[in-house]
Amino acid sequence: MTARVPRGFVDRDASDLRAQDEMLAKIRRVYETYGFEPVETPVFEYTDALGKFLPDSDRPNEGVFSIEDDDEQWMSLRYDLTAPLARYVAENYETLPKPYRSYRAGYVFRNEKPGPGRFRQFMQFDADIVGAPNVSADAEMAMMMADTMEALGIPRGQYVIRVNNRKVLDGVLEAIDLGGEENAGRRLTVLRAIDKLDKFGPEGVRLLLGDGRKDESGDFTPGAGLSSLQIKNLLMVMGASSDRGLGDGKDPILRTALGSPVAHARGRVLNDMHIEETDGEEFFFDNLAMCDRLTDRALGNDLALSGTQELRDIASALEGAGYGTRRVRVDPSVVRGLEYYTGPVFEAELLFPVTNEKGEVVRFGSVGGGGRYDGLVSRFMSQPVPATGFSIGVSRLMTALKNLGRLETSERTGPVVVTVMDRDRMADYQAMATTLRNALNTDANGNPIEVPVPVEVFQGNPKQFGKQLQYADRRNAPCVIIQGGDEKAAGKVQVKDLALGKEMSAQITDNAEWREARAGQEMVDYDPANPQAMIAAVRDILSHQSGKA
RNA sequence: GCGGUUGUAGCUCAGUUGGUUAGAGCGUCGGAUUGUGGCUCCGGAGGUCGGUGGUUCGAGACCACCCAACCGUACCA
Repeated sequence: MTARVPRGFVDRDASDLRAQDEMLAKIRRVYETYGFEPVETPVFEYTDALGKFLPDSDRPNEGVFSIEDDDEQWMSLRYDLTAPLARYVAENYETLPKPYRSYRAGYVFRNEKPGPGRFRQFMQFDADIVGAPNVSADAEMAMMMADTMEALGIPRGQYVIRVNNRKVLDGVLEAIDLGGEENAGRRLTVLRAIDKLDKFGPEGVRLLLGDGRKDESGDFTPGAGLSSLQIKNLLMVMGASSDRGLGDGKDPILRTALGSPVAHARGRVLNDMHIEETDGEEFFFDNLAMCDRLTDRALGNDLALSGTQELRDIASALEGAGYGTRRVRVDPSVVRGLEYYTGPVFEAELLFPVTNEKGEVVRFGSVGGGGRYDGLVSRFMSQPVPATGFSIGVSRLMTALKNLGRLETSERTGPVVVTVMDRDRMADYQAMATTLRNALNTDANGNPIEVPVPVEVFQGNPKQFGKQLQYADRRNAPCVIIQGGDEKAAGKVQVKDLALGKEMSAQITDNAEWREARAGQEMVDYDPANPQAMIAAVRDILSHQSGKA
């Protein structure tokens, strides 16, 4: 039998887990400063609560891991944290304060084909406000996302939160004669095509909206079959079609969205603005200018216009709070899933290049997103319950942060190892370890110190002393304690600095000489009743080594 | 799901026109050294050659089908 981890799942080692803990703590801190409180729900939910039964079928959707309980009810592993929250809120509606601000981190599961950086189990960290109908709540979510990125050490300008409104897209589709039940399928194809804008560029999207697109392996993706007029109108709204025409090789979305500094600075103080240089001219990206442009291009559709007004309200709220387009940008091409969002949607994107373990630059896409889902809680209730929230892909973001060097990936210092010279004297060695453990892990006032210093007695086969030092070396131990018969008789212990010993070994090529040298060792007085000299010697080595690192 | 590429030891790979018992480096374990990590030297373990069937006197190699991984694409609540 071969030992193997299931496909799409991963084992995670100590350094991964420590890095993750650190990340979660930083995110949690931001959420708590905005007044969110934690809640935890189970990994399983009844499948109908997740809304994942196949249409016209009594079996759950294939994308979720499901089991049939012995009472014949289907249960599924959660595939996100939003649907379970909606269930929790509906079930505890009477007792929760409204608006209810909550956050939670947890693993979610998707039963689909894994890919690079895509797993079947991964961690999300969500925050939601339930019972807040106004878009100012959405603006707050966008601000909190930006704060979270920066708390994680991603500098401003290296990330962006993009905001759109589902109503704008829906309204525009209606205006170009794609409204109504009979066009639902085509609308889906169109939205998927628009979602690919950052991946394939305007030309690729144009193909997907029209006759279809062939990828580099020769595989053909059928298009939505829109007329050239429909495509033109759509791309114009997306900002992908500029007055100067398509395909000039630059980034037309950004480019055409740029407003004139003079016109839009009138009466407003503009801070924190994203500035772009194009053709020797400096433009800066103004969210309100973007909304004006959207209004002009909304083709007179009421739904699109009201969506645009919501975006304008969000933009004003952001500007009032000092959040400019370096952090949050209105971008009509954000699609963001297709199911339950009803209004504003947002997406966090990284702007710096990320390389994978092979050193290739990979497209990273979004590391989090969310939006307004006014219908999700009310599925369980007789009254409407507005809600907005977002989710951060912790596992994905962690890979990116490692890349940016913003994550503490260095090995933590290993344990102080008390070696075993005489196996009949284990009790003595345990006593030394306990003494050191207590002394090294408390401060002058007897309170626990923040980062623990591990101390352990060697628990393997002590027969060969060399193995014990090898073990200590492999554990990245700062030092070892040695007490054999000679030391015992003299009332001493040896404290060996492994790092110092390693340095000295570089000078010695002969093995006999190297062994004889006992590099980095210091002989100190030791008496179980008076261990101060040993503790001081170890402290000395620890501070010396940490000072060097 | 569709298209392409690739499957030989834990890892990276070699293996001639089809020919004896499938190799190397690294890693791992042990020994030289029963009280000292590194270096050096010696030795061991580790393979149903992705699977099944076929062609052949003979298959790691050739053929068919299957499986898996990787890349692209689709889907992604």
